[in-house]
Amino acid sequence: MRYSQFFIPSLKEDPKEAVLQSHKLMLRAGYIRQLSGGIYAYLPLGYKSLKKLENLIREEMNNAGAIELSMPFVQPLDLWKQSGRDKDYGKELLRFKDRQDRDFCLAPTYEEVITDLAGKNIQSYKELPLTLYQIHLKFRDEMRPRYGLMRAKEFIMKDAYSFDADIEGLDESYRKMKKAYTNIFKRLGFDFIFIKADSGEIGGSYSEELMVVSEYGEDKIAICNNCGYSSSLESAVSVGYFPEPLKACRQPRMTKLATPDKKTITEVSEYLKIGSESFAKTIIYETEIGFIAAMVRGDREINEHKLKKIAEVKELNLAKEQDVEEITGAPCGFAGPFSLKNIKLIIIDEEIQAQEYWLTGANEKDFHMANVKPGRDFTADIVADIRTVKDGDICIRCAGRLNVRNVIELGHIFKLEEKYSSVMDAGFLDENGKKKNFVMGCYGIGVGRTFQALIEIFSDENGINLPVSISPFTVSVISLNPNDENVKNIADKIYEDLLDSGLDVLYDDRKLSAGVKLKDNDLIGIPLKIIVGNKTVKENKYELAIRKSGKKEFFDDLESLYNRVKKLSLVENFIDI
RNA sequence: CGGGAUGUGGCGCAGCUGGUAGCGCACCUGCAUGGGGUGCAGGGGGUCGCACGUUCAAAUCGUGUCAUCCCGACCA
Repeated sequence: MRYSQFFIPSLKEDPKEAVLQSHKLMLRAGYIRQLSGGIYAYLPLGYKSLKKLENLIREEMNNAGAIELSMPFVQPLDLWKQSGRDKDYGKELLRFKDRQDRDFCLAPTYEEVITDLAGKNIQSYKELPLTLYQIHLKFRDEMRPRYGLMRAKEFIMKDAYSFDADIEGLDESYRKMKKAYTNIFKRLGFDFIFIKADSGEIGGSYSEELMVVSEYGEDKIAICNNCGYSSSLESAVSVGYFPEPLKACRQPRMTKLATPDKKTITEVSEYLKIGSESFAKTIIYETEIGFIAAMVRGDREINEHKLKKIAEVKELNLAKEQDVEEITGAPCGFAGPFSLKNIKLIIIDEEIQAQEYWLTGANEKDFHMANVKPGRDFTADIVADIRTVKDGDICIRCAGRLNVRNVIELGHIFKLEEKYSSVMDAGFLDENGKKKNFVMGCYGIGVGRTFQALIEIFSDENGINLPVSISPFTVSVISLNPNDENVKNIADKIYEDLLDSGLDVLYDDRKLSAGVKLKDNDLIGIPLKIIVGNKTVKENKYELAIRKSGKKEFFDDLESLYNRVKKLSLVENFIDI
């Protein structure tokens, strides 16, 4: 492809709407353009690269025995009423009517359609097991699309669905898919980890999320540096630890301390010169059963996920400032666990119960209370683990240290069992001629998100830097002096030869200054550059520049140049370069 | 949906104590140049997001609205 005839609208400056490096680069390199919030066009260069990613995924899915199909993006709402998920999905499900006034929606996912399809077209156990997959659009009307393709409303996903006759079959299908995922993400060069997860909206008995550590990830996990224990931060547990209570605090009754205008734990801690782990913070929440109070140590955060479960509530929101004032008798920042009005439950963390004397708010403006003792000065209704694991906590399994890391969820695999097949009455006849429901699994990869995550990882200050397996082109031939007859002839020949040998080659034949072309080729993520200029003619040496290492190699003849390029074009990620 | 910010040529921005719009880049023409966003000369392009209002006069002030982005509650 000649650059001059292709369409690569690159940008010199960072677009202001992007904050992630990968998002900025995709816009600057002319990979994507936003049409509306969370809705993107894939421009030729980005599309080309995206297709390579899809094909890599496709290869591994096919290897695992999955069969590709394509399902409708527009779906009748009736199907969603059958499964009951039209309600569960709420506003994320974009609904509309056709001209006959029938209800439709844009597919946020495909369990309903595939279950319906399988139910109507599979009769016998002899046709099982079967795993079907597709790679295409989904639409979720996200409340807050952001970070480019990371959280878009319209996005590309690979989803696979397995159908088995029994649980053992499902386990085997699941294992195969997990293996395929492992292959895919290894080939892409990701450092990833599977985490057990809540199944959420999709439901089912067991599920794992495929996570990639990234500073920009929206989720957090805790990983043990010793035994490999890993968990989403929501459900991670750690061993509590209990610093010796301050001697000054071992008093027979509570003591009021003046803390003028010091509201936050940090402020009070600095003012009193006492570490935040000696504080217990009292947080008031509003729930459907009324107000509740929760306490964790001052240097900890409450885990609202755990708290919800313990309190057996669905709604859990921080109480409004004026409610806090009514309940505690003081403005926010001075709450303590005693003499609270209108509180249905007091739930305290194990760490609070395990130690004797705490510093808390005094329920009075500008005062805190020392020597607050659980059981004496207040009584908890429930003592439980409601704290969020933090970096450096002790592993519950092995006494190693837990690291808290940001991660991006790129894949999610589920054992659905009969969740959909039973409600949608989708099944087959077994060996005894008896009707049974399919035992199903479902397996997703956020393709767009994976694509952007790759760019997040494979980029530097000069731009995108993708491995050959997914870069839009394998190699570019850059003619630095396109007006020079000799240079032009050599560049033309190299381009034609490489094209003939089946390589995906971009020929930068534009009549622009050398700097612009070199910068552009770096920006748009071409891993190999063959640079042809006056020097090539003069010195009679051919130059190959490797984007990743920045190294330059020189060749005396075209044949050895071509061989080197061909060899490098087979290196899937950059490990060997 | 709550809180915050921003909307001015294609992109990034200035102008915002009201007086009829400017800079850099990009673009077009010509000449030179051509090994890391090259130089000189000339040129085109904007009803200042939209609506209503205040005013002799609005990019500038007020109200409303829409869009985009950030922070929070959901998810691949």
